[in-house]
Amino acid sequence: MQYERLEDPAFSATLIAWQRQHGRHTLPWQNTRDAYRIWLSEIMLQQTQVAAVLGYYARFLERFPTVHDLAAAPVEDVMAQWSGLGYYTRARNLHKCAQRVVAEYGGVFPSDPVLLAELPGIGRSTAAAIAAFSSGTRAAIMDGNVKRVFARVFGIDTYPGERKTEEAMWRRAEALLPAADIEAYTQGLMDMGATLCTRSSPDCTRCPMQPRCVAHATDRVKELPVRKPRKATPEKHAVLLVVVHGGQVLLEQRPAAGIWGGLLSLPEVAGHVAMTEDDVPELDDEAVARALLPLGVPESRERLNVVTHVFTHYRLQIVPVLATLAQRAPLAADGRYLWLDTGKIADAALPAPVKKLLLELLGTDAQGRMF
DNA sequence: GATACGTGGAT
DNA sequence: TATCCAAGTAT
Repeated sequence: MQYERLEDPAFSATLIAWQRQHGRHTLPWQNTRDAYRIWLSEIMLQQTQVAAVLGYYARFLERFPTVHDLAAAPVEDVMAQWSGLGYYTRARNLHKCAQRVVAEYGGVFPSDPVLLAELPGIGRSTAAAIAAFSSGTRAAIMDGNVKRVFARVFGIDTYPGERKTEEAMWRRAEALLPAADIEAYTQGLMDMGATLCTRSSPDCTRCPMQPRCVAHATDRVKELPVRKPRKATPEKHAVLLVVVHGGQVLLEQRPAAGIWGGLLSLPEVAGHVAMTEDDVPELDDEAVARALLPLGVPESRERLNVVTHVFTHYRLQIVPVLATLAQRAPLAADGRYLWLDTGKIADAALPAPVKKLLLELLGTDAQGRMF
């Protein structure tokens, strides 16, 4: 193991000065020490860009102004507010975390990052960010921005996903922490990565780190950080039932584990989806009939156009089947199913592609007319 | 350590 | 159109 000199006071001093003059200062979760608001923003921003979060953040705070409001709310309401933002485990952990902060800390978030990291949904980096912004605690973050900036400035040309590389980056992040002004420093790392040292076409001419940047000096800015080796994304298929009756649509609660965990969705026809020679999903009429049987007396059914939804790790082909009922059967007692007024689709805890499909199919405007 | 987990924007 | 990946965490 080679001994490296990781400390470098000029790095933080440069970054802090740049942040004060050129960084972001008016984001809705800035200019406060309210740990609840900071925590909420940090969870929403995990693997999610600022622009996608802004609207959700405002609506969420309006619905749940304090950690007590959030802790006391039904988890279904939390999921509905989160609908469309993705990574839904975050929403369930957010709710659990609020309940623990109320129960264990009287509604006051701890300032110690070690304690914060013991709470659900808060890892080492998020704990450090919350502690830094809410109480000025000296702690290091390690997100995509930091990894990209470090990889370029220090010329780290091994994949950041490797344990050794990540550990080295954490050591560097700890060593570079300033003695004071941790808020401006932490925000500066994020701002640099988000506005200057971006993935593609970084603005090196305005970068305060340019004189010290190894990637720039060696003309490797485009090569760093080293890309994740990615495999071809597999394809999956699902037949989803759009069962309508009397101005309502039938929804099914998804299990907590797996994709869209804890959300409402359309009932799925169990079993493998066969493919035609042209790679088009084929409908198994018998399986559809079997799935509809316990739901009521069928009136009509119609196969709708395939909807393709792309996830990070696979591609999902949805075959929607619109079915009308002449009469609906009583719902199973386990509470897994529910009938939703078609006018309430927009506010329901649905996955993005399902909500989009239903709004296009059954959505109504303010006058109650069908689109 | 590898994998699962969403969605939308950029290229 | 296809691919990458963004304020990561949990298992």
